Amino acid sequence: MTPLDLMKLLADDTRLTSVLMMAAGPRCVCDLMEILSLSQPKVSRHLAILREAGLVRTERRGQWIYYSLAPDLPGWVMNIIGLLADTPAANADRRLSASNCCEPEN
Amino acid sequence: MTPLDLMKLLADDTRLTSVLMMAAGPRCVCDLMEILSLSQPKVSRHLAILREAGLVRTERRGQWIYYSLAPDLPGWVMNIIGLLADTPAANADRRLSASNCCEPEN
DNA sequence: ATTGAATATATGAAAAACCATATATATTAT
DNA sequence: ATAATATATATGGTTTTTCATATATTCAAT
Repeated sequence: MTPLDLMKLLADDTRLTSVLMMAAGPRCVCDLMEILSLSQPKVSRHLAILREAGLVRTERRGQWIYYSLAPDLPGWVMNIIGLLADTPAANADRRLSASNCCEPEN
Repeated sequence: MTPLDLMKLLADDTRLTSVLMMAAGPRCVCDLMEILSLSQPKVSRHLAILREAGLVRTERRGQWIYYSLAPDLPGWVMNIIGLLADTPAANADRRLSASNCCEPEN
């Protein structure tokens, strides 16, 4: 993963917001759909891009598929995600502090 | 400047590499053209995007126009640029350690 | 000082490439 | 069968690139 790759992945609101939400824990597609008010195929498509790039990983639990940040990301990637999540704009974004609907059993 | 804005600005090789070069000091357009092996209008276009977004500023010195990072950028922006510049991929990029052609007087 | 040529940079407009979205359909689990 | 998610295709829209041209500055000659 190069800096350019990461920038491209995060240069879209759906992907960026999803990643920042995942920084606080796993999310299922239905979480993201509802909180971001987006259609299911739209969310799914962007998650697929993140997954194919290795930035997130999926885990199936029953009928739900949970997305979370990949566990083996380089330090600088995690640091950048952390900085972005700490931004004034990110803190003001209601979507990022919403609770999930699918209640992941942590 | 929101996180999304910054990601979009840096999601292009010409812009990202130019910004990382500027992190080491001011550069003129001719520096960037030569080191990146890009056409003049292409470089100029991308620099204009960075300038209009307030990420970089220009300063004329004789016939050259020097571009550098804006002096009043938010901390998180500078931190992200710093992290990106410290990346293995960035360190391996020859272009980022090239010397300038326009010999800016320090 | 003024003219003219050369260099550095910017910009308008058209063409090409790319990305995001919607709709429809498929897959997987219960 | 139903709910959750994925994928395929087509389409529309934005972004990037290129070309041609314009503006500003320097330098040399007059």
